[in-house]
Amino acid sequence: MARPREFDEETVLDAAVRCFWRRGYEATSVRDLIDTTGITGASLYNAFGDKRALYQRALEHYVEGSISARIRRCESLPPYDAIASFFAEILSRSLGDRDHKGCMLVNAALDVAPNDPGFQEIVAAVLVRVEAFFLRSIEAGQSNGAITKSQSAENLARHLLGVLMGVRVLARVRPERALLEGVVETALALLKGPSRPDTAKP
Amino acid sequence: MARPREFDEETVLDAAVRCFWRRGYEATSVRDLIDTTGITGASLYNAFGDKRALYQRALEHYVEGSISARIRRCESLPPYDAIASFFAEILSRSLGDRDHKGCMLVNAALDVAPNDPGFQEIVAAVLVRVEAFFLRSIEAGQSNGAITKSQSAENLARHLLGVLMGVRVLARVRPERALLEGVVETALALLKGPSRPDTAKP
DNA sequence: TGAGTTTTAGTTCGATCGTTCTAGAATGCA
DNA sequence: TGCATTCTAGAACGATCGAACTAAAACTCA
Repeated sequence: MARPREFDEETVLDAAVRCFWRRGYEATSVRDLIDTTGITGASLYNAFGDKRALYQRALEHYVEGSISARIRRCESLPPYDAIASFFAEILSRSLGDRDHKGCMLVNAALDVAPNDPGFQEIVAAVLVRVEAFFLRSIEAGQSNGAITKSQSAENLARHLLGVLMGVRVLARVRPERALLEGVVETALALLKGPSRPDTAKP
Repeated sequence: MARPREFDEETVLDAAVRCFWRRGYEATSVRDLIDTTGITGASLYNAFGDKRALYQRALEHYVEGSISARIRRCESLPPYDAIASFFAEILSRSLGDRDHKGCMLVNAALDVAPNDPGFQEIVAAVLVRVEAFFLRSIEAGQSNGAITKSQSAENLARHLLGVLMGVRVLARVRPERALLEGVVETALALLKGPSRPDTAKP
């Protein structure tokens, strides 16, 4: 029909994620986005609507490529390993995050969600999905004995979600390996339940 | 010497806290502050320096009146009760927080701290103090048998700090009683250790 | 090839940002 | 009472914000 766009939408979204992730919504200007993505203002508004809409697309792009992908990766493992592997990835990401950007979703939870019901719902929905992944893994683990039954699966899943949020926040302010590992280690030990003789080395 | 100021510094700081707490640093304009505090722009700049300095004063004011005060309140209780009471206050605050402002310090951790080394240090230092409170309580509890020794006191303290951050984040996006209580309940049960017969009701 | 469409690049807009300045009112001390 | 000082109120500053507009370039399809 007409002239094809010269930019790749995926590439632009990647750049937008980088922008918003590092600086947050308010602190990122449209001019920042124009410089980083390489497309012009007109193209940006034409292709995505406005700044808010671009942020939403970027956030969804991030969630799909980072969180959903992680759940898919871990879901195929045995129940306890799925959770342990999930947190191992989080720790590795957090400790290797040189500029301490944290998790874009958690950032969004405190940045845009409180002032925008639409974003609040989006963020909440993702957290529900993460909690559901924990719950599935825990229920499976409780069935095969890998995870303690001393707490309800629902509460354990809620707890893990809380711990996950906590690690993501701490990593931004106190990115110390001992601190983050300590938080997670304790949570994983809790899942195993009261230490059983067969888990201790001779 | 000269004309005394007509405003009360404490009152202005309270109003500034209210402003920054609800909207964050970037989203709060100096005009917002002028309207809410009731003082004029000139008075604001004369008395506090600039927006950043006022935010710092407001944050310190908040920490002193909210976090430090809570630690003092709980510290006088028996070890386990100190922690349980601490989290009970957090839950009560979070669930009664109609506009979901969360904790101003946690907000600061993701809002101003990442882009300002000075603020990062301030926030980190407060978190160290909270962790130290947890550690003191846990060590005391481990000594008198109220708290499990199945995990090191250091890791348990780190874990509680993580859980605290997590609750504060979740409360802003999913302020559901069952969720927040589930997160905390599990953490407190963990402190008690493997369920002992004397803690179960007949 | 030429009409039609959508891209591009850059300018421009009004609003608002944090900050400063100008006046004048109010106070304490000599 | 009068001078020095510090307050108040509000206008004004340049800079930057998100967004829209203009015009030329690039492409498709008939």
